[in-house]
Amino acid sequence: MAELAPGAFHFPSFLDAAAQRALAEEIAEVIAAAPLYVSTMPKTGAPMSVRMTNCGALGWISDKERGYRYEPRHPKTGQPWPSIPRRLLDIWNELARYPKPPEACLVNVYDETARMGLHQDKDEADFEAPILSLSLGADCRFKLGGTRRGDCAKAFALSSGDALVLSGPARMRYHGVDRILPTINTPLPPTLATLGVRVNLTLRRVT
DNA sequence: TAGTAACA
DNA sequence: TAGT
Repeated sequence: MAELAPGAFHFPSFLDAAAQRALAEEIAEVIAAAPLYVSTMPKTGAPMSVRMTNCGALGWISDKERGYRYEPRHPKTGQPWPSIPRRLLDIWNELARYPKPPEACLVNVYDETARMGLHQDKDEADFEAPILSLSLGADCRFKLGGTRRGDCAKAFALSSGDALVLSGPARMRYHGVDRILPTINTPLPPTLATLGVRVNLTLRRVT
């Protein structure tokens, strides 16, 4: 475990190969029930390059008309989100050390060209609870900035099986994905490999 | 290529 | 401004 900044913890290879594979299969089931969709930017409607879905009581979505928000139902199917797999709740209990369970698990699927601009997670009502992120598949160049957009950002790789926790003073740090790295050390299982090369799971407390 | 600005 |  490395503390990148006060409250920001990187756990390289937190999940072993078997745990990664088992988690990936569960995420494939989530996607089967709640198909991937593309969120669009508030006001402009510009599409994000990442495709996403959610599990949990609430899911993060965005569209041109109503912007960033959490919703209890899938924007296309109108169905409630699938529940969060127990395996993920166990990881939350181990790493987040927060008394309440996560309400949202955002599933972001990246292809080779997908990126995620520097942003803060600030659509939640609860900024006390940590953000827990898990990576599967291709490595990415991840950037962790400060709490102001202009603060200098440190770049490092996130690999399959890595966990990242943003808690306490690091909870509101800007972060994003510069690019997907070309060499894939740990490919996603076939069911997910048809959809992209990297999957990121972000567990959050919302209310 | 990191950082900024302008834009819609 | 989780976009270009």
